[in-house]
Amino acid sequence: MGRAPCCDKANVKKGPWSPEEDAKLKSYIEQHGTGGNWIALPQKIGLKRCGKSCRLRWLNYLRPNIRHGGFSEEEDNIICSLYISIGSRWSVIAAQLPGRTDNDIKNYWNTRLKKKLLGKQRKEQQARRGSCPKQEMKRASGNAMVSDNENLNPYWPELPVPAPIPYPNEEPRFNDHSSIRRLLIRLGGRFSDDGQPLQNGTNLHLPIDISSVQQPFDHSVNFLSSAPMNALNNPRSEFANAEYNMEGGGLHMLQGQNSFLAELEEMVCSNPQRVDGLEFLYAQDMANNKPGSTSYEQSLSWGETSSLVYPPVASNYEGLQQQGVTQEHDFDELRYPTPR
DNA sequence: AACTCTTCCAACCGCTCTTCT
DNA sequence: AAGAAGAGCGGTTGGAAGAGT
Repeated sequence: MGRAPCCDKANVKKGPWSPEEDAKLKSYIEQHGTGGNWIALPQKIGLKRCGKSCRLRWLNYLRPNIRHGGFSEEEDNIICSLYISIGSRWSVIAAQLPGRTDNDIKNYWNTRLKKKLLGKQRKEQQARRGSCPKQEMKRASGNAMVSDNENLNPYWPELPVPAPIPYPNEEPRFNDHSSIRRLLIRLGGRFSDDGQPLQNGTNLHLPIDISSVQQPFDHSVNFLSSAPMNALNNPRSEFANAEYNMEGGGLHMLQGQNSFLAELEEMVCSNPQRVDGLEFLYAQDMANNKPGSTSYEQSLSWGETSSLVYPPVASNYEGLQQQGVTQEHDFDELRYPTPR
Protein backbone atom coordinates (compact mmCIF):
# COMPACT_ATOMS: atom_id res chain seq x y z
CA MET A 1 0.00 0.00 0.00
CA GLY A 2 0.99 3.62 -0.25
CA ARG A 3 1.42 6.31 2.33
CA ALA A 4 -0.98 8.44 4.25
CA PRO A 5 -2.59 11.36 2.43
CA CYS A 6 -0.32 14.37 2.26
CA CYS A 7 -2.69 16.81 3.91
CA ASP A 8 -6.26 17.57 4.71
CA LYS A 9 -7.11 19.85 1.83
CA ALA A 10 -10.18 21.22 3.56
CA ASN A 11 -8.23 22.24 6.60
CA VAL A 12 -5.39 23.95 4.82
CA LYS A 13 -4.85 27.65 4.49
CA LYS A 14 -4.17 29.11 1.08
CA GLY A 15 -3.05 32.48 -0.15
CA PRO A 16 -0.38 34.88 0.99
CA TRP A 17 1.79 33.97 3.93
CA SER A 18 1.64 36.06 7.09
CA PRO A 19 4.83 37.22 8.80
CA GLU A 20 3.98 34.92 11.70
CA GLU A 21 3.77 31.91 9.42
CA ASP A 22 7.02 32.89 7.76
CA ALA A 23 8.74 33.23 11.11
CA LYS A 24 7.49 29.87 12.31
CA LEU A 25 8.60 28.08 9.19
CA LYS A 26 11.93 29.80 8.96
CA SER A 27 12.96 29.33 12.55
CA TYR A 28 11.96 25.68 12.52
CA ILE A 29 13.86 24.85 9.36
CA GLU A 30 16.90 26.79 10.49
CA GLN A 31 16.97 24.79 13.68
CA HIS A 32 15.87 21.37 12.52
CA GLY A 33 16.05 21.32 8.77
CA THR A 34 13.19 20.02 6.71
CA GLY A 35 13.57 16.55 8.08
CA GLY A 36 13.24 15.25 4.58
CA ASN A 37 9.49 15.35 4.81
CA TRP A 38 7.70 18.46 3.74
CA ILE A 39 4.29 16.94 4.18
CA ALA A 40 4.78 16.32 7.88
CA LEU A 41 6.49 19.63 8.50
CA PRO A 42 3.50 21.96 8.80
CA GLN A 43 1.88 19.75 11.41
CA LYS A 44 5.07 19.67 13.43
CA ILE A 45 5.17 23.43 13.68
CA GLY A 46 1.46 24.03 13.86
CA LEU A 47 0.97 25.62 10.47
CA LYS A 48 -2.28 25.09 8.63
CA ARG A 49 -0.48 24.86 5.35
CA CYS A 50 0.10 22.15 2.82
CA GLY A 51 3.60 20.75 2.88
CA LYS A 52 3.95 21.61 -0.72
CA SER A 53 3.14 25.20 0.06
CA CYS A 54 5.72 25.26 2.87
CA ARG A 55 8.35 23.90 0.57
CA LEU A 56 7.61 26.53 -2.03
CA ARG A 57 7.63 29.31 0.52
CA TRP A 58 10.96 28.20 1.88
CA LEU A 59 12.63 27.69 -1.46
CA ASN A 60 11.36 30.82 -3.12
CA TYR A 61 11.32 33.27 -0.27
CA LEU A 62 12.59 32.26 3.13
CA ARG A 63 15.80 30.39 2.58
CA PRO A 64 19.01 32.33 3.11
CA ASN A 65 20.79 34.36 0.45
CA ILE A 66 17.75 34.76 -1.76
CA ARG A 67 17.82 37.84 -3.94
CA HIS A 68 14.70 39.34 -5.43
CA GLY A 69 14.55 41.71 -8.35
CA GLY A 70 17.42 43.85 -9.55
CA PHE A 71 18.59 41.50 -12.26
CA SER A 72 21.89 42.61 -13.68
CA GLU A 73 22.72 42.77 -17.33
CA GLU A 74 25.02 39.84 -16.87
CA GLU A 75 22.23 37.83 -15.37
CA ASP A 76 20.02 38.81 -18.30
CA ASN A 77 22.62 37.46 -20.63
CA ILE A 78 23.02 34.26 -18.71
CA ILE A 79 19.31 33.66 -18.69
CA CYS A 80 19.17 34.49 -22.35
CA SER A 81 22.04 32.21 -23.20
CA LEU A 82 20.68 29.31 -21.25
CA TYR A 83 17.22 29.79 -22.64
CA ILE A 84 18.76 29.57 -26.07
CA SER A 85 20.32 26.34 -25.14
CA ILE A 86 17.88 24.50 -22.96
CA GLY A 87 14.59 26.33 -23.07
CA SER A 88 12.38 26.87 -20.07
CA ARG A 89 14.32 24.69 -17.70
CA TRP A 90 14.08 27.27 -14.99
CA SER A 91 15.56 25.17 -12.24
CA VAL A 92 18.65 24.54 -14.34
CA ILE A 93 18.95 28.19 -15.23
CA ALA A 94 18.48 29.14 -11.59
CA ALA A 95 21.34 26.86 -10.67
CA GLN A 96 23.65 29.13 -12.63
CA LEU A 97 22.48 32.24 -10.83
CA PRO A 98 23.29 32.11 -7.14
CA GLY A 99 20.54 33.53 -4.98
CA ARG A 100 17.95 33.35 -7.72
CA THR A 101 15.03 31.00 -7.68
CA ASP A 102 13.50 29.28 -10.62
CA ASN A 103 10.25 31.05 -9.89
CA ASP A 104 11.93 34.43 -9.93
CA ILE A 105 13.69 33.74 -13.18
CA LYS A 106 10.55 32.40 -14.72
CA ASN A 107 8.66 35.52 -13.70
CA TYR A 108 11.45 37.75 -14.87
CA TRP A 109 11.53 36.08 -18.22
CA ASN A 110 7.79 36.18 -18.69
CA THR A 111 7.35 39.76 -17.58
CA ARG A 112 10.45 41.49 -18.85
CA LEU A 113 13.03 39.65 -20.88
CA LYS A 114 10.49 38.23 -23.27
CA LYS A 115 9.04 41.64 -23.92
CA LYS A 116 12.46 43.13 -24.24
CA LEU A 117 13.23 40.62 -26.91
CA LEU A 118 10.01 41.21 -28.78
CA GLY A 119 10.44 44.92 -28.47
CA LYS A 120 13.88 44.69 -29.93
CA GLN A 121 12.60 42.67 -32.82
CA ARG A 122 9.89 45.22 -33.47
CA LYS A 123 12.40 48.04 -33.37
CA GLU A 124 14.36 46.34 -36.08
CA GLN A 125 11.20 45.93 -38.08
CA GLN A 126 10.34 49.57 -37.82
CA ALA A 127 13.82 50.62 -38.76
CA ARG A 128 13.58 48.51 -41.87
CA ARG A 129 10.20 49.85 -42.79
CA GLY A 130 11.33 53.36 -42.13
CA SER A 131 13.64 53.04 -45.08
CA CYS A 132 10.71 52.38 -47.38
CA PRO A 133 8.07 55.02 -46.61
CA LYS A 134 6.08 54.64 -49.82
CA GLN A 135 5.39 51.00 -49.24
CA GLU A 136 4.52 51.81 -45.69
CA MET A 137 1.89 54.36 -46.68
CA LYS A 138 0.45 52.03 -49.26
CA ARG A 139 0.12 49.28 -46.74
CA ALA A 140 -1.44 51.52 -44.18
CA SER A 141 -4.09 52.75 -46.56
CA GLY A 142 -4.84 49.24 -47.74
CA ASN A 143 -5.46 48.25 -44.22
CA ALA A 144 -8.32 50.69 -43.80
CA MET A 145 -10.79 48.09 -45.00
CA VAL A 146 -9.86 45.57 -42.40
CA SER A 147 -12.44 45.18 -39.70
CA ASP A 148 -11.58 45.46 -36.05
CA ASN A 149 -12.43 41.89 -35.62
CA GLU A 150 -9.90 40.82 -38.15
CA ASN A 151 -7.24 43.23 -37.20
CA LEU A 152 -6.20 41.61 -34.02
CA ASN A 153 -2.49 41.65 -34.33
CA PRO A 154 -1.13 44.09 -31.80
CA TYR A 155 2.26 44.37 -33.42
CA TRP A 156 1.30 44.92 -37.02
CA PRO A 157 -1.95 46.81 -36.98
CA GLU A 158 -1.19 48.60 -40.18
CA LEU A 159 -0.78 45.48 -42.19
CA PRO A 160 -3.44 43.64 -44.14
CA VAL A 161 -4.85 40.39 -42.91
CA PRO A 162 -2.93 37.71 -44.66
CA ALA A 163 -3.77 34.60 -46.47
CA PRO A 164 -2.44 31.67 -44.53
CA ILE A 165 1.09 30.68 -45.30
CA PRO A 166 0.95 27.38 -47.10
CA TYR A 167 2.98 25.28 -44.76
CA PRO A 168 4.24 22.30 -46.60
CA ASN A 169 3.72 19.65 -44.01
CA GLU A 170 1.11 20.36 -41.40
CA GLU A 171 3.56 21.87 -38.87
CA PRO A 172 3.91 25.58 -38.54
CA ARG A 173 7.54 26.42 -38.81
CA PHE A 174 7.74 28.14 -35.48
CA ASN A 175 8.31 24.79 -34.05
CA ASP A 176 9.26 26.16 -30.71
CA HIS A 177 12.65 26.40 -29.25
CA SER A 178 14.75 26.51 -32.35
CA SER A 179 12.84 29.52 -33.57
CA ILE A 180 13.23 31.61 -30.50
CA ARG A 181 16.75 30.48 -30.22
CA ARG A 182 17.48 31.85 -33.63
CA LEU A 183 15.82 35.07 -32.70
CA LEU A 184 17.97 35.35 -29.62
CA ILE A 185 21.06 34.47 -31.54
CA ARG A 186 20.23 37.03 -34.12
CA LEU A 187 20.09 39.56 -31.36
CA GLY A 188 23.57 38.57 -30.46
CA GLY A 189 22.79 36.20 -27.68
CA ARG A 190 22.11 39.06 -25.35
CA PHE A 191 19.27 41.33 -24.44
CA SER A 192 21.15 44.42 -23.58
CA ASP A 193 20.96 47.23 -26.04
CA ASP A 194 24.65 47.93 -26.04
CA GLY A 195 25.53 44.61 -27.54
CA GLN A 196 27.34 44.84 -30.81
CA PRO A 197 25.61 43.42 -33.80
CA LEU A 198 26.41 39.89 -34.63
CA GLN A 199 28.95 39.61 -37.36
CA ASN A 200 29.88 36.28 -38.80
CA GLY A 201 29.21 34.78 -35.45
CA THR A 202 32.39 36.13 -33.98
CA ASN A 203 30.86 38.71 -31.72
CA LEU A 204 28.32 36.51 -30.14
CA HIS A 205 28.55 37.05 -26.44
CA LEU A 206 27.48 34.17 -24.31
CA PRO A 207 28.49 34.54 -20.70
CA ILE A 208 28.11 30.84 -20.28
CA ASP A 209 29.26 28.54 -22.93
CA ILE A 210 26.00 26.91 -23.68
CA SER A 211 27.66 23.98 -25.27
CA SER A 212 28.24 22.58 -21.84
CA VAL A 213 24.56 22.70 -21.23
CA GLN A 214 23.79 21.16 -24.55
CA GLN A 215 25.89 18.20 -23.80
CA PRO A 216 23.29 15.97 -22.25
CA PHE A 217 21.09 16.57 -25.19
CA ASP A 218 23.79 15.29 -27.43
CA HIS A 219 23.53 12.13 -25.39
CA SER A 220 27.27 12.16 -25.06
CA VAL A 221 28.21 13.93 -21.88
CA ASN A 222 26.51 13.75 -18.56
CA PHE A 223 25.92 16.92 -16.68
CA LEU A 224 23.89 18.74 -14.14
CA SER A 225 21.36 16.99 -12.03
CA SER A 226 20.62 13.39 -11.79
CA ALA A 227 17.06 14.03 -12.74
CA PRO A 228 17.68 14.92 -16.37
CA MET A 229 20.07 12.06 -16.70
CA ASN A 230 17.55 9.68 -15.29
CA ALA A 231 15.15 11.09 -17.73
CA LEU A 232 17.59 10.43 -20.51
CA ASN A 233 17.81 6.85 -19.50
CA ASN A 234 14.10 6.54 -19.31
CA PRO A 235 12.66 5.39 -22.61
CA ARG A 236 9.43 7.21 -21.82
CA SER A 237 11.25 10.42 -21.28
CA GLU A 238 11.06 13.27 -23.69
CA PHE A 239 14.81 13.48 -23.44
CA ALA A 240 15.31 9.99 -24.59
CA ASN A 241 13.18 10.43 -27.64
CA ALA A 242 14.05 13.95 -28.56
CA GLU A 243 16.37 14.86 -31.33
CA TYR A 244 18.62 17.57 -30.18
CA ASN A 245 20.22 18.92 -33.21
CA MET A 246 21.10 22.53 -32.80
CA GLU A 247 22.50 22.93 -36.24
CA GLY A 248 19.41 21.56 -37.84
CA GLY A 249 17.02 23.74 -35.96
CA GLY A 250 15.92 20.79 -33.92
CA LEU A 251 15.04 20.80 -30.25
CA HIS A 252 11.55 19.93 -31.21
CA MET A 253 10.74 18.42 -27.89
CA LEU A 254 11.19 21.47 -25.79
CA GLN A 255 8.02 22.61 -24.18
CA GLY A 256 6.98 25.74 -22.45
CA GLN A 257 7.72 28.47 -24.90
CA ASN A 258 4.37 27.93 -26.49
CA SER A 259 2.73 31.22 -25.78
CA PHE A 260 5.77 33.23 -26.60
CA LEU A 261 6.33 31.34 -29.78
CA ALA A 262 2.71 31.71 -30.65
CA GLU A 263 3.21 35.41 -30.23
CA LEU A 264 6.18 35.37 -32.51
CA GLU A 265 4.43 33.17 -34.93
CA GLU A 266 1.48 35.46 -35.05
CA MET A 267 3.77 38.27 -36.01
CA VAL A 268 4.75 36.40 -39.10
CA CYS A 269 1.56 34.54 -39.87
CA SER A 270 -0.32 37.78 -39.85
CA ASN A 271 1.98 39.27 -42.39
CA PRO A 272 3.34 36.68 -44.72
CA GLN A 273 4.03 39.27 -47.36
CA ARG A 274 6.08 41.34 -45.03
CA VAL A 275 8.32 39.22 -42.96
CA ASP A 276 11.39 41.35 -43.37
CA GLY A 277 13.80 40.51 -40.68
CA LEU A 278 11.97 37.44 -39.53
CA GLU A 279 13.10 35.15 -42.28
CA PHE A 280 15.80 33.77 -40.10
CA LEU A 281 13.21 32.52 -37.70
CA TYR A 282 11.89 29.84 -39.89
CA ALA A 283 13.76 29.66 -43.12
CA GLN A 284 15.80 26.78 -41.90
CA ASP A 285 12.85 24.92 -40.56
CA MET A 286 11.14 25.21 -43.88
CA ALA A 287 14.20 23.97 -45.59
CA ASN A 288 14.17 21.03 -43.28
CA ASN A 289 10.53 20.35 -43.64
CA LYS A 290 10.36 20.62 -47.32
CA PRO A 291 13.53 19.68 -49.05
CA GLY A 292 13.56 20.52 -52.67
CA SER A 293 10.69 22.93 -52.53
CA THR A 294 11.28 26.41 -53.76
CA SER A 295 7.92 27.95 -53.20
CA TYR A 296 9.02 29.82 -50.16
CA GLU A 297 12.20 31.01 -51.66
CA GLN A 298 10.22 32.26 -54.58
CA SER A 299 7.56 34.07 -52.69
CA LEU A 300 9.70 35.46 -49.93
CA SER A 301 13.08 36.98 -49.68
CA TRP A 302 15.44 35.05 -47.53
CA GLY A 303 18.31 37.41 -47.86
CA GLU A 304 19.48 36.93 -44.32
CA THR A 305 19.19 33.25 -44.15
CA SER A 306 22.65 32.67 -45.44
CA SER A 307 24.12 34.87 -42.79
CA LEU A 308 22.45 33.00 -40.00
CA VAL A 309 25.06 31.86 -37.58
CA TYR A 310 25.02 29.79 -34.49
CA PRO A 311 26.99 30.29 -31.36
CA PRO A 312 30.32 28.61 -31.09
CA VAL A 313 29.91 25.25 -29.51
CA ALA A 314 33.39 24.56 -28.36
CA SER A 315 33.08 22.50 -25.25
CA ASN A 316 33.40 24.18 -21.94
CA TYR A 317 32.35 21.27 -19.91
CA GLU A 318 35.23 21.95 -17.58
CA GLY A 319 33.55 25.19 -16.68
CA LEU A 320 30.59 23.51 -15.18
CA GLN A 321 32.77 20.85 -13.70
CA GLN A 322 34.67 23.53 -11.87
CA GLN A 323 31.44 24.84 -10.55
CA GLY A 324 30.63 21.42 -9.30
CA VAL A 325 27.83 21.01 -11.75
CA THR A 326 28.35 17.49 -12.83
CA GLN A 327 26.36 14.39 -12.71
CA GLU A 328 28.26 13.17 -9.73
CA HIS A 329 27.04 16.04 -7.64
CA ASP A 330 23.75 16.26 -5.98
CA PHE A 331 22.37 18.93 -8.20
CA ASP A 332 19.48 19.61 -5.89
CA GLU A 333 22.02 20.64 -3.33
CA LEU A 334 23.31 23.23 -5.73
CA ARG A 335 19.88 24.51 -6.35
CA TYR A 336 18.53 24.41 -2.88
CA PRO A 337 21.32 24.13 -0.40
CA THR A 338 20.04 22.83 2.86
CA PRO A 339 20.57 25.12 5.80
CA ARG A 340 23.51 24.21 7.94
C1' DA B 1 -10.36 62.05 -7.14
C1' DA B 2 -12.06 58.15 -9.44
C1' DC B 3 -11.79 54.86 -12.63
C1' DT B 4 -9.47 51.74 -15.93
C1' DC B 5 -5.60 49.47 -17.67
C1' DT B 6 -1.13 47.35 -17.23
C1' DT B 7 2.57 45.25 -14.89
C1' DC B 8 4.49 42.27 -11.72
C1' DC B 9 5.06 38.45 -8.69
C1' DA B 10 3.66 35.15 -5.02
C1' DA B 11 1.28 31.26 -4.88
C1' DC B 12 -1.42 27.60 -6.71
C1' DC B 13 -2.26 23.76 -10.01
C1' DG B 14 -1.31 19.81 -12.35
C1' DC B 15 1.93 16.97 -14.26
C1' DT B 16 6.07 13.70 -14.22
C1' DC B 17 9.39 11.15 -11.96
C1' DT B 18 11.02 9.01 -7.70
C1' DT B 19 10.48 6.69 -3.52
C1' DC B 20 8.16 4.01 -0.34
C1' DT B 21 5.09 0.31 1.40
C1' DA C 1 5.63 -5.78 -9.04
C1' DA C 2 2.09 -2.67 -8.26
C1' DG C 3 0.13 1.14 -6.51
C1' DA C 4 0.12 5.20 -3.86
C1' DA C 5 2.37 9.27 -1.82
C1' DG C 6 6.27 12.49 -1.95
C1' DA C 7 9.20 15.62 -4.35
C1' DG C 8 10.15 18.64 -7.84
C1' DC C 9 9.15 21.27 -11.75
C1' DG C 10 6.98 24.37 -15.26
C1' DG C 11 2.74 26.78 -16.48
C1' DT C 12 -0.82 29.66 -15.07
C1' DT C 13 -3.47 32.82 -12.33
C1' DG C 14 -5.26 36.24 -8.87
C1' DG C 15 -4.67 40.27 -6.91
C1' DA C 16 -1.84 44.17 -5.34
C1' DA C 17 0.53 48.16 -6.94
C1' DG C 18 1.55 51.51 -10.18
C1' DA C 19 0.57 54.16 -14.40
C1' DG C 20 -2.46 56.38 -17.36
C1' DT C 21 -6.71 58.86 -18.51
